[in-house]
Amino acid sequence: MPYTAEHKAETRARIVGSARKLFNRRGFTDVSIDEIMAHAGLTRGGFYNHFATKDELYAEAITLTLQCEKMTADGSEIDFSLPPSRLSELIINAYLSDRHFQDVEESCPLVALPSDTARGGEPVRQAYRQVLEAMIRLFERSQDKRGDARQRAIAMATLCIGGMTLARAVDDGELSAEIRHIAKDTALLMGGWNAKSPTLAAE
Amino acid sequence: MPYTAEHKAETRARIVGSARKLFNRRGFTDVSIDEIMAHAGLTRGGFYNHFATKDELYAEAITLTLQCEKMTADGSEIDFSLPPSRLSELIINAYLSDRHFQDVEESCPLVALPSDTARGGEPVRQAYRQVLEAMIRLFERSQDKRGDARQRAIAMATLCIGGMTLARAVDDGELSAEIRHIAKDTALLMGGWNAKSPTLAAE
DNA sequence: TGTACATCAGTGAACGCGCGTTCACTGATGTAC
DNA sequence: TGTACATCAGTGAACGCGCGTTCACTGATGTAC
Repeated sequence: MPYTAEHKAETRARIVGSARKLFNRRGFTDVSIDEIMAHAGLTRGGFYNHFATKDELYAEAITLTLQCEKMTADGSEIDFSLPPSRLSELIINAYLSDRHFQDVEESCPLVALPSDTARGGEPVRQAYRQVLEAMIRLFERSQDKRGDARQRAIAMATLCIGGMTLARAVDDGELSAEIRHIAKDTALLMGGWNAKSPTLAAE
Repeated sequence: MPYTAEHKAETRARIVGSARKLFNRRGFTDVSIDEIMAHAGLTRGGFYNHFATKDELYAEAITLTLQCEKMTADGSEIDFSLPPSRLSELIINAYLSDRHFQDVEESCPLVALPSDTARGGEPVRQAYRQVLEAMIRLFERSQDKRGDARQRAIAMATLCIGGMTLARAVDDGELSAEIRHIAKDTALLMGGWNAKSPTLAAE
């Protein structure tokens, strides 16, 4: 057998990685197969040795991120062996950080591709759900000693993803920072951590 | 002068209205000018009597919605002369309703086009910000007698838009409904109204 | 009131271009002997 | 260990197609007389 199975798997992974970055920046339909392959250091035709159609790539590009999200707000790696509560607090801070806001290519696809996904086929939306559920479960684990943990976890995820999505869509840097700041404080407060602006709580 | 100025303005408005519906459903780049014009009962070439380029249309399609959002959860018209608190409560319920979830064409563009907007030019993002700011101001007015009203208004808007965005992206109807339900209760609770699940509040 | 005219909203064929996909090929590689 | 071979990952020209935009035109309309 010429070329090892690993060789092919590596090339495939390189294509998906390139696609992920380009999709994050410009969405599914605006990125051509030519561009993806060139970014991966390959040419047009080889794409079809790995995927039957362009659509097949969408779901994989989203799922890939599950293995990639490991950066904190200051750029260091997140330690996933931390206790759930400390871990969730860290992730909320990282998610709504300047770093995540600016680094579109390495962005969480839940933020970069929500409306694209809503218009996509079943596999893409399934992949989106799986990534979202992983996030919710992680937050849920941090809440196990308190009242309805899942409800709070979902609200926290909505604030993280929704806050960053709005921050990215808006043309005003100040408003953008304000939204992220408030989403972060609200999510932290809701999870039982201390936020900078405790006046937020409903009175 | 052949044709009245009103005639031209009406045609233009019809084009923007068609564009808005099609954009809501399929995003900016997937919708062709041919389709927009055909939907408005016109032909290709006439487009350039009204707009210099396709991009010019994006911002207008988003801004148009400011005049269109007037439906409650049960399909009746919202009465904008209601006191701010009652009005905001009504809008939160309408925003996260089944009706708004299903009616993609008439959807709020803040939900239908966030990632498309983030990738768009300055005019689109400005229009997006203006619609968002109108929503925030409306919520803010409902909070005027209580602590930091603007912070709560932004958190409420984030829950409304973020919740609906996630609900639309996910392939599981149950999870989708759960997210909308929780986003709604959290936003209502945060604004000081009664929600169905008061256990949500941070303890 | 009736008519001739100038205007310009709307038409539809045509343009150049880049897309997703196909296909005949090439040449680097692991294996059999 | 050395070589001949079969495999198949990767190449790049070519395809049909639909896009955004242009342009010469047409014909419905408001106005001047």
